Amino acid sequence: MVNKKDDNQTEKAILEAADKVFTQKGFAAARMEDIANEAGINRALLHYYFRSKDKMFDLIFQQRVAIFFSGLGQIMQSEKRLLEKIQAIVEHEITILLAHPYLPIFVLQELNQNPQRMLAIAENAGAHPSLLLKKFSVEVRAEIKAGTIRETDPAQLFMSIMGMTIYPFVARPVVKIILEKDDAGFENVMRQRKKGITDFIIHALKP
Amino acid sequence: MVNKKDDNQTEKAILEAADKVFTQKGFAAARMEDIANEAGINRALLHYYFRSKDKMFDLIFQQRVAIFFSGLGQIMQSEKRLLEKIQAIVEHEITILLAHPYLPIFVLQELNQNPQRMLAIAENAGAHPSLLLKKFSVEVRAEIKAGTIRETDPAQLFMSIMGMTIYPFVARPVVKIILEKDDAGFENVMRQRKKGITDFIIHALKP
DNA sequence: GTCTATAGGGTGATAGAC
DNA sequence: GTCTATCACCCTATAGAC
Repeated sequence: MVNKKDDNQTEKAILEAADKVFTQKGFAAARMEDIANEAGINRALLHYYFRSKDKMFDLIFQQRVAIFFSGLGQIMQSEKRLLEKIQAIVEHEITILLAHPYLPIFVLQELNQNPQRMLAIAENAGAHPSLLLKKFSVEVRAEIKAGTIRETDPAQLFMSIMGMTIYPFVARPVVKIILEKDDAGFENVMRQRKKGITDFIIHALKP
Repeated sequence: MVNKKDDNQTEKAILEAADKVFTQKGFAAARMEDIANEAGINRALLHYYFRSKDKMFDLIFQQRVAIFFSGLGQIMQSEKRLLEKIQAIVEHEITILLAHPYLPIFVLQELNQNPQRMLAIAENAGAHPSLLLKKFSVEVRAEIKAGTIRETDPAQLFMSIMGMTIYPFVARPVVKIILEKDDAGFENVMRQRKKGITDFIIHALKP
């Protein structure tokens, strides 16, 4: 009520700063001072707002995971036909990843170091992650039966889609050097890739 | 000459321990004490052998990157026909990754945080990494011209191969939960995947 | 709410005995 | 070569003034 500054504004600045620092450096390498500097405030204030580094990290991490998985879940459960669904997944993921370059490496690194976190997140989401594949698998098998695509293991297909889409972002520094691109060039290649991947998969599935 | 222990043996134990700890936790989260415990020796001895944490890390990291890229380079430059080359790449990578589960996420994470390291490695390797794709691109274009495969961008194809092959290992904790597998089950799926990916690509490239 | 100062604990590195 | 002890620094977290 009688704050010197709108506290919401400070809190938002901190969250943005924490996001940036944690995402780029990971939990262990991130310093509270980095975050404070990035937010343009004092270290002590971070603790005033979020109590501890751990609590702050958990918050950010949950948010990031949500971005990483949220849209995907919706598309997977949607009523699109298989090939359109695949196209939607690819386009959605690449769009997200272009906007959040460090997102996948950050999430995957922390999950690898702390796999049980994945279970916690799964429970938070309300549904078991294995459901993600259930509907998709049924659809794949239906298309196979109908003869519109060739015999394919749904799980293997799903991994391929994700790998083709996400991996270049995870391996971004390597890709940039091998393809001799700067950031702008890299992003261009990824935009082209939206259509490229979809075509590739459609041909691979053709009976 | 008058050592209490064969120093080679201790050095080896330290390197193995350092490898394990750095690879699992990353540089920032790794503690010298973790490595000492893992090697069954004292912290001070680490410094006696390798002077500093940084030097030790650099050593391990170089080795790991070599494993990650070495065989790949040879296959890429070999005289196999395109489709056999692709098959060889997939099988080689998956074999390596089954033996070194944490390898890709470790290397890619550290490279993301320190992209200039990639340039240093490139120079060390003697050849510019962009050469990796040169021969491959020529071969792809030749096959297209010969009509044996359909119009395809070589760089995009290469990223797809790498993504399909490496990504599941990077996302291992996620994959395990979505597919409801334990470690043994995951590894089985990956072994099947060797053939699965190759088939997938062959069909995708069919004119 | 925001700052300065500082407590309290951990970590990399070195000195020195054996 | 290997150990124990210790230094010097860094980092999270809190106390207390404003």
